[in-house]
Amino acid sequence: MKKNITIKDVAKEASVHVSTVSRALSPNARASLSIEVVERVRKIAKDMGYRPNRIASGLRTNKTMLIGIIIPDITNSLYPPIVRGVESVLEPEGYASILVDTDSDPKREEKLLEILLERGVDGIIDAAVSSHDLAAAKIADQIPVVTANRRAFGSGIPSVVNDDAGGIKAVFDLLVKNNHSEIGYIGGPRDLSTGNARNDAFLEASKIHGIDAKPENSIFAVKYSEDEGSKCADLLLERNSEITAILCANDRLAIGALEALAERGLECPKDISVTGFNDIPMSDRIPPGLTTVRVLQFDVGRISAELLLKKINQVDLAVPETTIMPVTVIERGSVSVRD
Amino acid sequence: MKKNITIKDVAKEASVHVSTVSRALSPNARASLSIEVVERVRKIAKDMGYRPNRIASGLRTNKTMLIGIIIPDITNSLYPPIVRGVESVLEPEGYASILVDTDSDPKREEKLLEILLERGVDGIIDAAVSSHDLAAAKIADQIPVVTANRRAFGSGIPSVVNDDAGGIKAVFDLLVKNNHSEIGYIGGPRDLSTGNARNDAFLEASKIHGIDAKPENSIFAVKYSEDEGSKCADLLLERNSEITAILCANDRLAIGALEALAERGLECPKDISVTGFNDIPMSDRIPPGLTTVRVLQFDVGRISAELLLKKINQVDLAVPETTIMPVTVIERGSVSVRD
DNA sequence: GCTGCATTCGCAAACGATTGCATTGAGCTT
DNA sequence: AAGCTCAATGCAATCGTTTGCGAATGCAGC
Repeated sequence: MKKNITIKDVAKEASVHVSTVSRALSPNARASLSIEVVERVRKIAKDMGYRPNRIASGLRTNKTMLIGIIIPDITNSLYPPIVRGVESVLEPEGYASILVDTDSDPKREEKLLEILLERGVDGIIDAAVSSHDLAAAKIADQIPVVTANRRAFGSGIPSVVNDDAGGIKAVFDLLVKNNHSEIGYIGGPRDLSTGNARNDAFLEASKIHGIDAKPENSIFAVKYSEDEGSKCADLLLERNSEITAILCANDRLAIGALEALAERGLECPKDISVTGFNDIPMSDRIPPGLTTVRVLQFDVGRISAELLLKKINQVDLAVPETTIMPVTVIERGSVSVRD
Repeated sequence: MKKNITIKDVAKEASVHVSTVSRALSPNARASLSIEVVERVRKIAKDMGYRPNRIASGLRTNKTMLIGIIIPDITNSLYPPIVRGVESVLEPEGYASILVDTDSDPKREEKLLEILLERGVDGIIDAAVSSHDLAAAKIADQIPVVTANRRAFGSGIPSVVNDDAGGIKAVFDLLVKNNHSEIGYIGGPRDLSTGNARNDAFLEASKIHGIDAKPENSIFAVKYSEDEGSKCADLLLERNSEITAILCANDRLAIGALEALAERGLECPKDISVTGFNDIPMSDRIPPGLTTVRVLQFDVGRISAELLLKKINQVDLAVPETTIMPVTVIERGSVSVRD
């Protein structure tokens, strides 16, 4: 493994000072050097296979051109698109990203934030915040932070989220339009802003449609998983067998609910309609095709990154505290019209 | 945004030299310092909220404690488990990882390798190599590299892969056991080691069972996608309508094939059986349940990382050039017994 | 009481790049 | 021709840590 070529080697070869090489290699070289020197140095550097050392540069400039991305779990198909969206704006700007998973453990999130700081990231995209996240709030006055997909209430951290409320209301509307009135609800975790927002929206939608949101028709999952969805659906049906539709705060809950229905010998959508949220991959291929709310995760990532860049480049620039991305209802087979 | 506390600040506070602080904070401090000083300095550092600057440390030691992970696309559910496997061994050792996506573009892979080198990663896990990857081979004699899931033939780069051949043979056996003899094959891309290995294995399995592997019964996808799977399945059935089973080199191809069958009014498994490879998430939930080969992607990542660590710590240590992970056939509904 | 050795710590030079300031020399003004 | 400006380049400090080397101290052995 051979030694790397440094700016010093190039300087010697070109018979100029290292500072001249440094300037010649910087993008705005012509501001201070003669065109001949710039071109000569650049050619020599290239021929020698010079590769800038970002570490050294980062130490001096206090900019690592690294950003941290914090997500709950990359194996959850909800997050990879966010990551790609972030990369789509950051990579062209010369940034690379350190990706870490919290496994939805606040303690881990705190530790990982610390690790990212040690590594001198220039900013952080946090898609794993809890609804009242102290750790993230504390970090946010040390370096630029933007939350994606979720928000941390009261933290002042800019967030880019989906229109959770709008999505829930839209599927609720759809169910009502199809003559459902006894609607069960499987809500999301209360310590997540998505859970919060969707749960509130369900209540509000009920009110708007003049439907009494009976307490026994709502149940809240402790996490977004298929298992939880099954359990909650079972409970819901035990409490009230008149339910004709189950509105779920998330696709995974919905898929679990679908499973629970099948085990009870109930058919979807003939006996009971089901809706989800997110439109995760394969939700179209799982019979009878999940009616759900499509979110623009790639764009959530993209816009988070754009905001972060702005904050990095101008620390005291005011950026929108909340950016809400539009959602669309995707109608598939899991909702039937009730007669 | 307040200034960071450095080793120098701690030194002043503790009235010792910076080198003493540095030593006191290193894990094997007691080798050179008195226990009293070590403890005093550590306490002061902690109280002051000292956070080591990994950048500076990296510059001096020429170790960034960063590793690069290269994958084709994080939104492809095959790769996140690899990433988690890698992290599971690297994070406890103090490493963080830079994740990049090639989008299966060799040019991008080459560029990304370069970027990782600039950033001084201590090693690279490459899960995006092509079967004859020149760029990766070139990088591999500059820093430690291990390929995961795929291999780069003739490169000498250690690889951790699944038992592609064994998996294909096992599903072939299963089909034969169920009395299938007219077996169609949708192969993987030839520029990928997985495609290569699986395609060869199909031929060999045919031979073993004394089945004539008719050329018209095999077709090779140019990439692993549902669309390709559909197209290939259509072609296969047009060429030979006697086919009773389609063995696919990958789950996504299989899912595409399933779709093509449905469009032709053919039922799986009643009319035609289908098998996949990888056991991706949801492959159990897509009717009729995909019979496939389960691979241990998490462990592929884990072992790749372990190998990489060994190479990083002892550059001239001999490590196995090829590590093959076991696979298991998962029988679900997509294969029927032929009578 | 002197030598020798070990322990504990400080000194200062790195690592590779960036950047404010000093220096040089050429061209221009008066 | 002296003085000036300005462009082009060199000089050296700096970022925060690590580490080889040497200095100082204490203690045991003779």
